[in-house]
Amino acid sequence: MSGLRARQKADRHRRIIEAAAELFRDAGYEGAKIETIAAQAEVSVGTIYNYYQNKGDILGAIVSMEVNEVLNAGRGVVANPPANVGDALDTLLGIYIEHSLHYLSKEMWRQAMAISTQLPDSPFGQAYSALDRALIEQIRALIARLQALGLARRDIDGPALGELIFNNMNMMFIEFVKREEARIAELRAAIRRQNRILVAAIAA
Amino acid sequence: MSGLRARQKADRHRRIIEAAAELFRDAGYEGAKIETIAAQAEVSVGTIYNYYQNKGDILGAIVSMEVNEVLNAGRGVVANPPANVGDALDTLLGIYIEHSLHYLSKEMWRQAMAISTQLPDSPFGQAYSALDRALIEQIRALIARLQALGLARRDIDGPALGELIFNNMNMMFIEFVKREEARIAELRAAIRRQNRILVAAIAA
DNA sequence: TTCTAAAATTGAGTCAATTCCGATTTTGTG
DNA sequence: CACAAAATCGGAATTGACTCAATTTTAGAA
Repeated sequence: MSGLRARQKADRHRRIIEAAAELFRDAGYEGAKIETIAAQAEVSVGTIYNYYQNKGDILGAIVSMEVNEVLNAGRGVVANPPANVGDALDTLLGIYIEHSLHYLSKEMWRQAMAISTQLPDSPFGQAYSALDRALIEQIRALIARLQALGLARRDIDGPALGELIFNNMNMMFIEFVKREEARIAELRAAIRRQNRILVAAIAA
Repeated sequence: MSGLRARQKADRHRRIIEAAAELFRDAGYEGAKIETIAAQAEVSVGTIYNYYQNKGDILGAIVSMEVNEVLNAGRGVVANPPANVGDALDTLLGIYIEHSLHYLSKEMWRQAMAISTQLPDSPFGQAYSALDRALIEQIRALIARLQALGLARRDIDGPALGELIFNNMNMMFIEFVKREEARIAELRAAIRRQNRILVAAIAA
């Protein structure tokens, strides 16, 4: 049960995702009709629904790939962080933010975020929550690393701090994707300014 | 132009909101069909769309009322804050959180948040952003007040801190409404724990 | 009171996601 | 090669939000 059939399955998954990603970008999420995605992926509408529960899950698959890339990129920073708390945070969060619009338009992010809060129990909703948790864990890992290196105070509540930093960044990012004219540089500057308060409190 | 016609208009608005609020609660947002809302409000479907651009805006009107009440309740705390930073924050944020489920179910919050990120330029999207900003301003006002009273350090970046605190609370609240089984007491405890880091850094 | 233009209401029709399902094709296996 | 299981196909049916041309109601002037 894992020869040709599995390969074709993977292939159809890929074709659907690629077609959808292109159409979401060009026509927007709402503008991309399932029928069009099916045609471009050379499968039938029914097949798409055989692979994904609903339109949102297709977007979800695309978003997941993106976030996983970001998580990967972040590993390097955690392993080898810059030698002070402020730069370390800025570098890690910078990676998250700079990568964010590589494959996904702001509109796609808006839709993805909306769906994940609208249907937290759908496959995508759960996956999205898991990704958020993974990002929080990575920030926490960075903090732990900085503490271990003697760059951050040891008596700070690391887990709480990690979540706090993530939550703030995430909310700033949400506002960022809501305003089409917002610029990445300004987003990063605003977050840096906020984190400065924390950095002052925790730098060893 | 402000006699019968205006009265009827206000009356229809009220009837639509009341019908929608009841149905949203009973049947959920998706479960409440526009047709049913129209029937219960004794107007036609077309009329509803004459009053609100889309289904989300109806929910938006209900949410706005709720948040405005919360803002009002918060004014008292800002005017007369508890005598230390930690309690002051806990009291204000506590008001926000405790009020939050008075009229709105978690599901309604999820939908409202989803819509506000999905359609940031719709009437409701804009209104929701304005409400968020108002909440941020209120937290900032509290911080300024604490600084004026000599309870918080004056050299802290108040505006950035206010936004940071709001963003963290808001994201925690989003996660809270995403999990039906999450309890308010736990939410407040988690936020208190996070804010403790900040409190330690800014208390005079 | 009567008449007219503007404002509002109406509800049948449109559109797209999603579901259904029988017919057909493809794949794994003895 | 043949058969059973698994998947695909495609198109019809359903559903519910939203639109729009026709109709009704209201304000205010004569």
